[in-house]
Amino acid sequence: MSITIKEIAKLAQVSTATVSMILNKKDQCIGDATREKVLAIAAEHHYIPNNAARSLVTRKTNTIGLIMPDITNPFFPEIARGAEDKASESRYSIIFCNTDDSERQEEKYIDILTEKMVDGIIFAHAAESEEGCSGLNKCKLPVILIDRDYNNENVKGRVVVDNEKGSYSGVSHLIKQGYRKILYIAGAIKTQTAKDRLAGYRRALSENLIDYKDYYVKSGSYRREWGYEAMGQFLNENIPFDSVFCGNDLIAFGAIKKLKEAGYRIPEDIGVVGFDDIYVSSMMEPALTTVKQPNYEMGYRAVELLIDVLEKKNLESNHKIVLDTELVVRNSTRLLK
Amino acid sequence: MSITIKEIAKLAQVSTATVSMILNKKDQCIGDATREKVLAIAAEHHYIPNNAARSLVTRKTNTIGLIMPDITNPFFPEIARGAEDKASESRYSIIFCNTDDSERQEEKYIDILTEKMVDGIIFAHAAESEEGCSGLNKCKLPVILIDRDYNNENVKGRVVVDNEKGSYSGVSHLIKQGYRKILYIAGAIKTQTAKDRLAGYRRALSENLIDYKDYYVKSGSYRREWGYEAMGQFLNENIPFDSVFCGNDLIAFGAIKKLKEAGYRIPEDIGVVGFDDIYVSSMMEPALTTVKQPNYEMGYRAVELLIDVLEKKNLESNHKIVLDTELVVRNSTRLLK
DNA sequence: CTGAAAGCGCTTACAG
DNA sequence: CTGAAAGCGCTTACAG
Repeated sequence: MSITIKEIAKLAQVSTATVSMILNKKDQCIGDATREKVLAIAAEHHYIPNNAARSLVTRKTNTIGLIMPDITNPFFPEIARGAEDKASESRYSIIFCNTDDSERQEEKYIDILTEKMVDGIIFAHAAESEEGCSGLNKCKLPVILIDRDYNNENVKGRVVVDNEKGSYSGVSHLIKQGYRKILYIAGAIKTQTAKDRLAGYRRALSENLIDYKDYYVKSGSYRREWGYEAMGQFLNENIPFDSVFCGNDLIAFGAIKKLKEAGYRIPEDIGVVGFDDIYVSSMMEPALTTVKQPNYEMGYRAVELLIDVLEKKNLESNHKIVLDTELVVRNSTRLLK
Repeated sequence: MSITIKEIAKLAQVSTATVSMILNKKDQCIGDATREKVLAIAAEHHYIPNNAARSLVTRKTNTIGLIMPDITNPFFPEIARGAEDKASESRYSIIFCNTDDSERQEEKYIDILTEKMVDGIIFAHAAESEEGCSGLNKCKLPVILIDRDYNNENVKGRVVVDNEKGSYSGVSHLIKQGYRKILYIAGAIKTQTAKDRLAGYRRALSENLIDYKDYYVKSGSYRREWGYEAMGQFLNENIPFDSVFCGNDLIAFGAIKKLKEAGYRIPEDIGVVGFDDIYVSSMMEPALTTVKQPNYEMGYRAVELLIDVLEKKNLESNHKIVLDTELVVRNSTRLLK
């Protein structure tokens, strides 16, 4: 146990109110002599404030909850790091929670974070469904949504990625390189994210006067296995193609695996573009061009926005920050036609 | 704001003490009628306890700090997940902190966690040096060290990996496959981890009557660039070899890159074994056999041990848990000689 | 079996 | 410029 404010007050022969004010820098109106004496005593005894006591009266904990599906999914560490960096800069801490996409877990963590009196929550609701998140509806805390947009009245802000534009830029890149028959292996299809990415794909095609064909598109899940399987289906169906746009990098890895097994070279024979740019992309598949999601920034900006909402007491806020993707072109040895 | 204990007491016409006891299940001696009435009211008003108030008197927050170098380093998410899973099972939360191997950051976070009154700290001090961690010396909180062993009186336990045995098993595997001239590209050399891994390498050699040669071993850092560079040096020096044991997987990736550039096939020509088994190993380099560190388990066991220390008030504890590695053999197509 | 009371360490009007 | 006092919501001896 560290020394308390009361003990400092006794040593300095002042009241606890004075000590409190000095320690909190609300001391415009306090004599220099008093201030110095108090500060000296606090330093000497290595005073550490008791946040529980402070929180009890201020109703602030300087703690933020970060709810996400799974930190071991390589998609999330960057977000977590961005969030923690901004939090730490602003003297907040982050409590992190893994939900494994389970609504029950989400609810449970929202309850726990409420008990812990966190000041707000950064929430990555990554379930495939667009239905309501029941936990969110009950939640009394300010929430910033990340990555996936979602309608809910408790949400005070969102930080998302411009999926339509990202997808557009990836597909346009393929077209500029001379590819024309571009398959699309999507992950989910019902979510807004998936719809936006598909829209970008279509816009790139149409602006380049390429017809959109239904049978060039397959949707499944954001997993490597799906990329592998979907690619296999396309090959079986003998659909002519010269390139593949994938809903995320994992799908791309699966597709590339299948393509390589079938004897294709990447990208000399077949151009492949993924989405997300998870950590392994550059190490694992130097041929994979990727539409990179700014995940670090997403975490960072989300915390920034939350703190803004908290400190301005701007509880009616409903900001939406849309981040741009970046096209990371790797080893595209194919020449322009 | 949720309802308070006082309001429940008023509604139920009992004292707050009674309500508190019932809610905390310290109610062996309380009448069923009273209990049911209180519980019903609490449920009806969706009572959520205020942890700050509780912590103030119990001096417990049910929160644990996790200090590690960097969650975006693929080594750490598994640890973090294991820790969070165990914490969550036992109704604890985890505050996570990234230090970037900086002692200043470590100290800063220890101070913050002390203010936040976490019950204890899981600490991955990953600096290369074996010198003191000044933050740890000042720290008043119980600390469990993970991954790297380290002497300090505030440490109440450690969860580490049997590096000597792991290294021994990896090198033995190479020998069993018929390789005899085994290079060793180490990361750091001064740390205990590095020394243990070297010791395991030597023991495997000696048990198989293979001479240890100084010039077969190079040490640098745990980075891909170092693996690439060291492999280049070995090639330049024209040292005869048939396999490489690497201090970690990243080094192995670098070494493999150089080997492939030099025209070798893995593992047909050259056997390579890494250490750690970071996430990408299996996806990226299917030829890479790895001594896998049980990182998830490390996080899990560390929190388990910490909670044990906390709840048994066993503050004199100095447990050391040594986890075994697991050899993950991938695509070892080389035949036994 | 239950209640009255003290107290955890702090902040915040308010009075002077 | 500073102090006395109330109170945040809870738990814990203690008394009955």
